[in-house]
Amino acid sequence: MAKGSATIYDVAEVACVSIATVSRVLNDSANVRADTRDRVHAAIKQLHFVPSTAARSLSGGRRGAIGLAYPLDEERTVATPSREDDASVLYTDAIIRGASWQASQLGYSLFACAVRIGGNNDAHPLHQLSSAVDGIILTDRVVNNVKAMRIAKRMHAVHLSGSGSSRFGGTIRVDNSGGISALVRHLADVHGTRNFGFVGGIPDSPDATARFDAVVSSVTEVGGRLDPENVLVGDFSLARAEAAIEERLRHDTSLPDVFVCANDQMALGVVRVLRDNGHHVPDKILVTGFDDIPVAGQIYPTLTTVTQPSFELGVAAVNMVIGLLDGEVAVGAIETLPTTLVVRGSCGCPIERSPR
Amino acid sequence: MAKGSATIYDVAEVACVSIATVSRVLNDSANVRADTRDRVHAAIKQLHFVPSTAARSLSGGRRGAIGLAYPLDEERTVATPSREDDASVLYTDAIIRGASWQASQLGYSLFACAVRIGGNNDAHPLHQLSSAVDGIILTDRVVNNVKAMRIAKRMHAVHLSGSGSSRFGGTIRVDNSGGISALVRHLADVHGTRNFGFVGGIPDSPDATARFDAVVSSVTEVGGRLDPENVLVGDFSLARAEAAIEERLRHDTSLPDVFVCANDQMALGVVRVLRDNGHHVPDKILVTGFDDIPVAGQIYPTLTTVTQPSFELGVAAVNMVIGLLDGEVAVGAIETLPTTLVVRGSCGCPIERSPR
DNA sequence: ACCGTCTCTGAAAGTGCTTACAATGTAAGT
DNA sequence: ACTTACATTGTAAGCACTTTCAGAGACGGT
Repeated sequence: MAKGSATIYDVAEVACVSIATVSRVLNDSANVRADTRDRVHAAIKQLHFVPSTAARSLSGGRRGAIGLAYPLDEERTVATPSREDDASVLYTDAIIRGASWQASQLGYSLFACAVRIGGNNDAHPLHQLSSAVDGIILTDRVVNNVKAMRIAKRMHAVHLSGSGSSRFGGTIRVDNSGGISALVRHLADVHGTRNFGFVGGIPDSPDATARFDAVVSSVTEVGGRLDPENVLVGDFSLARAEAAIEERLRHDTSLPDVFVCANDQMALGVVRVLRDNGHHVPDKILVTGFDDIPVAGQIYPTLTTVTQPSFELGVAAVNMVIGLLDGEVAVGAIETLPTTLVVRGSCGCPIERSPR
Repeated sequence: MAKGSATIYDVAEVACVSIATVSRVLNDSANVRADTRDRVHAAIKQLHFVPSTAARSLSGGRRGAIGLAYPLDEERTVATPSREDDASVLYTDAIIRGASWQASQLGYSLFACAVRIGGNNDAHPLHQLSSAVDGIILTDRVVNNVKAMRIAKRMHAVHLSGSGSSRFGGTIRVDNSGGISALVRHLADVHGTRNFGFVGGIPDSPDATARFDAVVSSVTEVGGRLDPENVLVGDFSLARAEAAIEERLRHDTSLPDVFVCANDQMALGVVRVLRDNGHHVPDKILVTGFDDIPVAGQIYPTLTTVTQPSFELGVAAVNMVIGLLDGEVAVGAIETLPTTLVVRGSCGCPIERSPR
């Protein structure tokens, strides 16, 4: 904050009390006589006083804010922000909105900050953020950052991660496995699918690996098969998924009955490439996604996918951080949020309403 | 930041210098002998020292972070986050990404914070944010907030606003008028449109008013008309736009040749309602949007719209804030970013590629 | 009237950093 | 050799809070 704002001294002077009393009013409000408190409040109002977060946090008090770190998209340049590849962004965005909303409800502010996950030689933003907030939420891939771990050791943190947990802070995960399992069972039971294919995400993403593992075990469970040549490697982006499926099509081996994709974005690409090559979805082959991004219900065919409670993920994360802060949640807590199967057209089910 | 981190005193001790010298190394690096500097750097590395932002900002130094405040969606509840109404969110998100990206390039961190715009009795988040950063970016509707103005008076701020400028800080606007003008001219010249309709946004949004004004003047310019009964009032949301157009359809007066919508989201709703009522777009009537959200190119008919350089808006805003900070940009500066007409199917032009 | 107990309030010591000011060392000029 | 200017480093005073510790009233019990 720039110069000019009133300080606690000004308030103290106007209210004819000491700065200690003002501080008490600002915080606990405990052990301050009612009329004194009123006088202080009046002075605060009169001076438009707002305590300096900097000073407050220096001296150990609460900052009243919680931080949320998400990965910065390094590739995106100013010139060519690829408009189509916004899937993970949308997902992150929903989390941020949920977190902001809940933080606001609870009287906290939520600072969202994008951090580079690659070159972690300094990772300044993470430090900046951490010193401006009381607790921090680390999304998915940020969790694997070395610096992030160092910070998590130092302050209350909750990890938003598809798998694994942390000895530091709390963990909130999404039931990837349950969603995939429901999806695979639906495919097997309703559509008689046996020969499965999979398009995976970035290996360093906990969500990606969790989904892959879930596919493997679910397919086994329903007595289906997942041949190695039908396990494609993507990176959650539409472009890479298209490349991967195109590559796969060059082999003359027969295609699986379905390509389960680790996210919707890749599913979009897979559908397009398959169709462009004469494999109509869902007539010839099925495709499913994960995430239920907004477009999923609006394209043709509408995408069968799994809804992630991304908004709720943000809400839960904020609750957990504050719980940690207040000592109401034990360090090491884990919470799993449910996922829901969303049956639409791309798995071969009839489409009830035409896409816009 | 929690306890346990090394302080400047620790570094000073290890490097056998005074804290003042460490501070100099941390900042200017001016007037410090080379070998001393090296010694300090070594100590810093050894101790994993990271200066406390709180202390640093308390003593008047730079925080190395800039803030971005955007409106918090109050209506969105945990239970029903309406997935379709993400237009303004997407727009804001793109700005945030641009700002984050540029801030990162310039060695700054970008804290994005959602603030309630309604009940501004306290508007805490804005204060929290402002005291954690060196400069602040206020998006569109936040600009009209009383508290925001008070803050803008106190610290470097840049306003992202469709119209108007501020005596405090700088302003970056988007050429709404140019985009609308190009759009209207295209409609008039290529499609012979004369009878225009308009679906507007929230009145308190500078962008909304700027677009409306632009439509009025452009229509006049091309010799068209904009009858009062064809000027509908929306709030940038799909739902309200649908309600508005449904209401309009109840009147038996003939419809205009086109409905120019103040954003894409509303255009989607208008297209749907029109089609559901037998007015096929673009055969019977035309519809255009504004913003070019990702879905715009993927629905049927693909939406003719105007691209806002939202990513660049964020970039420019960060540049301006930092310029303000460094004294390289004069207070009161205004920068206008261009918009681009994106011609697609909903204005009656042939669609080159089938939507996905 | 006196003492012990509370309740409320103030003085003062941090909190980690920046920066003006003072002090030292060093090199150049006479 | 001796001053003088300058480069480098150290000292200490903030910055705006929180919080501990102790002091000052207030109040009932004896």
